[in-house]
Amino acid sequence: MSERNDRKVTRATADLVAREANVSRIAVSRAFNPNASLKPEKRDRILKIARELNYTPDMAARSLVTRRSHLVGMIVPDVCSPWESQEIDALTTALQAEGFATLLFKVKADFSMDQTLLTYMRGFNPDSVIAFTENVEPAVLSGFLDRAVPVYIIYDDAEEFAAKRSTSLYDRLVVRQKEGIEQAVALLQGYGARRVAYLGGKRQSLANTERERIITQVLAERGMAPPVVVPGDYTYDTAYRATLDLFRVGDGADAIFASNDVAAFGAIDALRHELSLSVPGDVKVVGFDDIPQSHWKSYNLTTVRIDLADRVRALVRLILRRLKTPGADPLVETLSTRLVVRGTVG
Amino acid sequence: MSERNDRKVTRATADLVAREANVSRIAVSRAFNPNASLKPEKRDRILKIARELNYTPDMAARSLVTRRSHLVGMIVPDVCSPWESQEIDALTTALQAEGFATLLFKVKADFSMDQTLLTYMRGFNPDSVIAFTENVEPAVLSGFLDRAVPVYIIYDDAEEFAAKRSTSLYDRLVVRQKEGIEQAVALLQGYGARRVAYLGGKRQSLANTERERIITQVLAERGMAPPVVVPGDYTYDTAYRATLDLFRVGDGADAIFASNDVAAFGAIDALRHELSLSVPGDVKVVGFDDIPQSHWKSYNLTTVRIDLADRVRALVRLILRRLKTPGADPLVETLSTRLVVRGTVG
DNA sequence: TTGTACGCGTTATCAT
DNA sequence: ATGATAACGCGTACAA
Repeated sequence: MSERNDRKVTRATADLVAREANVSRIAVSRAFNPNASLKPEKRDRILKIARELNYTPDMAARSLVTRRSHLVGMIVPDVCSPWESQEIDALTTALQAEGFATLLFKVKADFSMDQTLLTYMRGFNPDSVIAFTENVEPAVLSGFLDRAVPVYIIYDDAEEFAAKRSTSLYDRLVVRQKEGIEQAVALLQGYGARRVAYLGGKRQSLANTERERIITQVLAERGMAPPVVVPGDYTYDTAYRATLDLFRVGDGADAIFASNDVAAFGAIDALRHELSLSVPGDVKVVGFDDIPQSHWKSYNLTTVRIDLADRVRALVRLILRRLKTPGADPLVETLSTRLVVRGTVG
Repeated sequence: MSERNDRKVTRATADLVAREANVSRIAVSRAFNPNASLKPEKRDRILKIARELNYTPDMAARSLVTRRSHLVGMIVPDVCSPWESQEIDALTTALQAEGFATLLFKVKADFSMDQTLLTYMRGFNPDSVIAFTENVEPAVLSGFLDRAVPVYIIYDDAEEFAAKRSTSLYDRLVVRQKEGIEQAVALLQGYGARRVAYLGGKRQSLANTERERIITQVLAERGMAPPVVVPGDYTYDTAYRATLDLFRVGDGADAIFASNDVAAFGAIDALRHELSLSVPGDVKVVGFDDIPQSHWKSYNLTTVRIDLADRVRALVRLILRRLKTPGADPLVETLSTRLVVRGTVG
């Protein structure tokens, strides 16, 4: 009964390898744990036989006793948005190299992070969780995910924000957007822009509200009028229509600061292909993120760059550190931004 | 000792819930299994207390006994390519609705699907595996993944192909590319194209070789010259450079059939912004996939569409069926393609 | 409907 | 360096 079962393919277990190699089951376990002490020659023999039998330790069984699932949960609203897909790609690569697998969860696009999902997710016991959606209360998330390390990506004014959301107890990544925004506004001003519009992203997005706040602040500091704020949602289509509205119903603008690159593309296409305006001749456009598409010749977008590699490195650093020393004090990683000048301003 | 441990947060277990609700641990288990028989009122009380205690059944422990991990592995070379990120998004959404979580694994871009990854992956015991990389031998994959259901996406001439790769033992999805390609070639011919170039994708990609083969075949059937084949790799930058080569070093073409939409964008930008040729005036361009970017006004690409929703539905169907009836005969799902006419031909 | 006993595959503990 | 034993948290057969 326990010797043979009728499943088509019977998965090799440590016991099978042990029997085949004439060692104890424990020795097999140790062979797969580099730290365990085992006579090298014995380990080699075991690993060889394991390979022949196509044996791999079962992570589920292992996690049951080690309390480490080697799973990292990622919560995303849209896998197919260029920025996020890039980030998922880079994170998955980096984590895979460290022995962690990516567990992907999708939340509804309206950012309603329902408890259902978190409960569901918790069943998998991820060692860590990366939340891209910035509108989750730390308390909610950490309450649900015992073993997990919530990592929050917040923007500027980190300390003030942390205090407000009582998030200072958690590891977090701070993106200093102001630097890049200042450079962008300076460039726009230098080329004579007077009436700047801000093409917003999703209302609930923290990145968006912070971008709007900082742009307003920087414009004021430079003696310029406050931005005309046009609502959007980070998508091409919405940006396209919003730009048409701005110029047909509204009073237009001589510069558009978009909340991300994709929205900038929508604005550019509306200006050029429907409003017959020239970019940057009639209207200057600046984006945010610097996704690969931004250097495509049809757009050649001037944009505020967030360095993806740096960002991913910082995140992985936070995760690994928290995993190694669970009791350590919360750590803050900081990331700066800078303007990448291409052809849509000037 | 087993009553209290010193971990900061102690995960609620079925035992704890049972104690709190004054029921047996088994009752808790049953409360979470809809099929199990349990007095409704009792179940409700248990579920309520479970919610209060923030309890979720541990999937790892559960999978150990049920032999179902509720994990679906996805193997991708590039998360950030538009088509794949779309597909990952849709699949994750669909699978999540069915109670499965997506486990993401990245393979090297050169398609070298190394056994290391598969071994690593097998440790997680995914219930099913979707391989986007089309160059994995079924035998290799199935040998490594006992519990998994390899799903292969192959193109046209399914039976011939199946026989050649001895893949007929597995579930598979067949994409009939010929229909869309025929429509595209007819359109090109109708608008006077005579010299058609095929801008290739990754050499190892099965989709690519099949596309080239079918285009050649269709051109012949319509009495047109064979295509000028230009090597590429599905990326914008390579397509851009390849197009420059084609017109500066080579003899040019009056129509370019790109292996995917992104490559088509690269070709269009090279033609318009560097070679000062008009699209579609001087050169007509057709893509493949119909990603969201294809309707962006700057490109407005005529392209062969593969319906993503249909494709994902078919894949999920295959997976769920195989999970429910492991012994069932291999099933073939078929998908057709059609031309979406926009502004780059004619 | 409910409870008992056991096993899933692995590692930790404590021996030797 | 190695081996025996006891967990880890859960589902299932079986009995009640």
